[in-house]
Amino acid sequence: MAEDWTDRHVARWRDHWLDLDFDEQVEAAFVRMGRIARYLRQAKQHAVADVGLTDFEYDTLHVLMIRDTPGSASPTELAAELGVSGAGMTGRLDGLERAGWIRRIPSVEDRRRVIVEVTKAGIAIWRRAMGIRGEAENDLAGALSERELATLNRLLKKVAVRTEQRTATT
Amino acid sequence: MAEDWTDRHVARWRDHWLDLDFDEQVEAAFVRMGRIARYLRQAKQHAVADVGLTDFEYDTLHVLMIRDTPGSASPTELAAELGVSGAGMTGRLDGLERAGWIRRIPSVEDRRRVIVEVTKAGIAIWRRAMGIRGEAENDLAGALSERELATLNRLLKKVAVRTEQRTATT
DNA sequence: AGAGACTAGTTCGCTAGCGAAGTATTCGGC
DNA sequence: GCCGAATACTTCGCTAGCGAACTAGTCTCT
Repeated sequence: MAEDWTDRHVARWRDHWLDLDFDEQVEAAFVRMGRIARYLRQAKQHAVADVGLTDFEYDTLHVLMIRDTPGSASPTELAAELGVSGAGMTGRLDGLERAGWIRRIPSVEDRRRVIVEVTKAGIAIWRRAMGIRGEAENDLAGALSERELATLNRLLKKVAVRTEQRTATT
Repeated sequence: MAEDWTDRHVARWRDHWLDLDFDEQVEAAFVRMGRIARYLRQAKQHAVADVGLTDFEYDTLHVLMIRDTPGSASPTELAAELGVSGAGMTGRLDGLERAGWIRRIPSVEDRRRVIVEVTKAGIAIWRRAMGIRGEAENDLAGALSERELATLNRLLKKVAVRTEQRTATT
């Protein structure tokens, strides 16, 4: 196969790391993952923009819908699931509320809490975005056969499991 | 192998979205890549912080050093290689210059241009950061055998090549 | 029952980054 | 050789996000 950006990147690197403990295969694998992840992020951004959402608005609606209690959650739960800070979550919810896609309802049994609830309009726009989202993923995945995709997943899972171990023990 | 976060993510999605065109393998692969990339970004952040750099300062010094003309480039070239806007590049260079890691030198043959040049202090701190950077990558890669790593790379490259095709034709 | 610790969420001050507009310079067509 | 287009970089106004401080409410221990 012809070389890709990462091959060139590693070739350049090679001259500089002679004295250091670096493995070309390791470097290449992670650089490729980073670049693929970045490409998809941009593709998704363009896709959901077509229905009038930013990617982080889509993400927020998405985790709000895909949960054990769909369409309803506390800001803290959402922040944890999205990997943003509490302050960041407040900002996102402000925007979503202003746009009319969610509501904040004060909890009655614990008045410190707030219940975030998706509106009908929120569900509607999320569904529309869902329809077109993922096309870029399917397109990219088409570069691999079914078998290859399964293999890729098996290997990625091994690595992912280790990240989770490391995160847990910190 | 026990399930990871992504397995649970996909299982949840499955229950809610039986009606949509959604391939579990595809979704899982890209979710895992995203999570691994995120983990590494954070790990690198912590690593380079130990020598007193932010991750984007490190990245900037890095592309500045790893090039055909090491330690010297124009802001526009750097911006393109780093994937940031021209405005963003100006900001990064301001910070690096203030910290004393680079210098801006006006070009004499084309007075619109600026030559960014790394200082001795810049090279020194970059080298120090290089030493500890990559430990997290090697650690993660340890989850795979040599053979598995090579396979992973082969498959990732296929996908990466397609992202480059898509980017080129847009 | 009251003090102190804890928790949920928001506000505040700040940073990195973007796109668009602005400034200065060079190139290209006539 | 001059004028308009193109180029290189910076400035400006704005956004998303962070961590820390703050407010309000709940829990725990005596």
